[in-house]
Amino acid sequence: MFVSTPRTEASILHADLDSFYASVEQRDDSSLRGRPVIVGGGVVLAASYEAKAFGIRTPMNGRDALRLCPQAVVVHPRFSAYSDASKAVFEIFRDTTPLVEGISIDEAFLDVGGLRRIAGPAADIGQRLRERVRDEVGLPITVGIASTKFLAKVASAVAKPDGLLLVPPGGELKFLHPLPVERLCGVGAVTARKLHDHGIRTIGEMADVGETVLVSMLGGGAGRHLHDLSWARDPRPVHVGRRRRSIGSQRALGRRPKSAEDIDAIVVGIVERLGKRLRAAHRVSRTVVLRMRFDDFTRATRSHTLYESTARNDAILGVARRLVAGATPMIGERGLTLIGLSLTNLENDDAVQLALPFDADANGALDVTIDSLRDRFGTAAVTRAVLLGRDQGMVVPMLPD
DNA sequence: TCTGGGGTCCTAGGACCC
DNA sequence: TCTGGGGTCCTAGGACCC
Repeated sequence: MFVSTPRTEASILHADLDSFYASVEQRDDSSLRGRPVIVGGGVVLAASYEAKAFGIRTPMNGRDALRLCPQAVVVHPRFSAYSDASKAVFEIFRDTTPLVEGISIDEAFLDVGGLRRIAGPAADIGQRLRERVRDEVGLPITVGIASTKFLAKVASAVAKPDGLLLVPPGGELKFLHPLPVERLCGVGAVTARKLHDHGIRTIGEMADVGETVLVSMLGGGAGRHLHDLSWARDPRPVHVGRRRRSIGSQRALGRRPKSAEDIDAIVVGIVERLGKRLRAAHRVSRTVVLRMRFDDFTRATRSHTLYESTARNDAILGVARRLVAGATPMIGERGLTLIGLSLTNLENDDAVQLALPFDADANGALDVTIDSLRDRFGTAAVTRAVLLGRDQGMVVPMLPD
């Protein structure tokens, strides 16, 4: 018999690898263990806990980091090693429960509700998970456990490093309200400053001011969301099988002025990289976004949406070049320091739908035929065509499936 | 001391449709 | 000729996350 889990049970785990990149480096090079390690070069991508003790944080400038801790060891990132370690850890996650929602390369939510009979209480499951990641992959990981996703995430942040913390059902507000507002997911520098300006520093104070005041300060969406979180209300379930919604790549250019040829060469390189990733993922994109950052750190985007989804480099490059050309006056005025492309409106490449405009002549004959579609896309590619009458809204199948 | 490279989600206005 | 509510899509910007 299936018994649904009561919502009051603490059955959501947030598992978060500690200083992930730096921990992989310390795992693979014993001479780095116990020492302050910085992964990155110009910018700190990750810092070991020994380095964090000196105040080093991501994404701090590398020179500043070394000023704080001159004896730190700087290691170049090895992204393939991190990707392999992540896959091994996620296998342990999925061996623990099928309900795994990956958040990033180093963290995930796990729903272990319903596993109590076969696997014991959530705290035991979390402890065994930590031991397995330590023994089988060689990495420290922190687990937060609570009745909701965001509380589990707050719990893991509080328990770091290499810890486990369970927020007992009924004890949510006692745990949450003394914490600073910055602990809430969704409160960054801008929102924190607005809250501070109103004398709000703890989550409890945020809860007390009420939804109306938060909405007036932060806008409808953010205000209501954060008010709910401050009262430990978070109905979002653990979501398995989320798909990526965009693929992007960008390059920082430094402050030296770039010629139009330099910029074009960089755009060509980015398009090649993105096209490869898109095709490897069997996705096609319909919208190309040009991202720019300028000397004064302002940003701008320009985008264009195609009629047909594509994974072809030449189609993407054509759009990208037009977007760059349109932005050239802005680039000239403000000095470009970063350029990137993002591909969104992604679809599977095996289920592309095309909308083609067509006309009928005086006799009612269409200027598009099945043969013309098959000539254009290949016989195997065209599996179904429908005729959409613009006014009638009628749908007439022209080809059987 | 000017700050990487990936992402997510939300808001808001305008065009356009019924 | 002007008016209305409701919807979708596109574009641009912004906040935030790891």
